[in-house]
Amino acid sequence: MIFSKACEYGIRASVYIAQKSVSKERCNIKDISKEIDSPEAFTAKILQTLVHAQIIQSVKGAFGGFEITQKNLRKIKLIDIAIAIDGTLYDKTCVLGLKHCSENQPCPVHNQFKHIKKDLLCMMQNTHLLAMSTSVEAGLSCLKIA
Amino acid sequence: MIFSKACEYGIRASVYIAQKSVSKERCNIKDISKEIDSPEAFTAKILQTLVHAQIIQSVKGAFGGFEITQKNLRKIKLIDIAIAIDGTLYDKTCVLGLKHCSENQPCPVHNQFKHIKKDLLCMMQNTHLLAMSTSVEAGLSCLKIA
DNA sequence: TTTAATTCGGATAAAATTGTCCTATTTAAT
DNA sequence: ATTAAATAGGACAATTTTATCCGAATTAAA
Repeated sequence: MIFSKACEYGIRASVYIAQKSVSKERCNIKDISKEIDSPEAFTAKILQTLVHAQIIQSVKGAFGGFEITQKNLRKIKLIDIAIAIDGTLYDKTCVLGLKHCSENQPCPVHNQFKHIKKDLLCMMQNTHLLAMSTSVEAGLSCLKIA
Repeated sequence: MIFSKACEYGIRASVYIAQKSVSKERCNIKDISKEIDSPEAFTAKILQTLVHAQIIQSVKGAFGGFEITQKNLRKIKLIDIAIAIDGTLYDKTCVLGLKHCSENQPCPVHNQFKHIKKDLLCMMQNTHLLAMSTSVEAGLSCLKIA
């Protein structure tokens, strides 16, 4: 698995909130977890993490909820969400778990994975939150089984 | 993380056993866990899995241990070990956790990950156990911190 | 000012993964 | 036969991840 379950939910939730934020709509945790088919309380915890990471914003109280600023809609990339939730990326760590795997002291698959990791990082840096939400809005992709 | 901890140990152990098997040496779990720096009892469990999957062979009793047949030394690829331990691969599952993600009903990152997954699968199918062990034997890579 | 809708966050529980321990079984050597 | 060295495998423990529950705090509307 590339992402933890928490990260999967976090990405799907972010895309959903982004989709609503494009049309200035705010959404609450109940809607979010229903629309992305995720456990409500657990998803709420993950959203807290994303709020702390300043990726999404929360508004407390009645008629509150979650939203994403117009600035962040353009700024946030897939990699930002992944790092906020899962922390250090596969990119940085040895796939065989060696503490000091490097160019100088590589594990037996270091070179094979080097290129894959680079492509993965590059792709995640170039996958925009707004683009993901637009694709869902256009019906080209989805966030749960239809 | 790409591989589970169990899989990391399993791959490192396989490479070590392969290295010894090239010169017809058999090795026991104590040596293996020392040489790859892994928890002994846990590694023993993982080796059982690899024995059942017919990737490595075990010989019981005094002067027994683990070895890899000359045939398997040539036949086994990284992907075989990964599938034996971790089961279904990232390759087959949706990175955002959707049950029915496909070309017809893709998640918002399906197309981006499609290429990465293909490259990853291809690489793992072409990474030979023998090549990994040869690289360690030649001092070009290692299985634990030196 | 009261109420209802909401997030926040601490405590806890459940499940999965990682790791340990111990006994049984096997086998070669003495 | 006995012994020592090894894997096999069941039971269990620790840790991490996933998930739930509930009361406190916040806020807009009535």
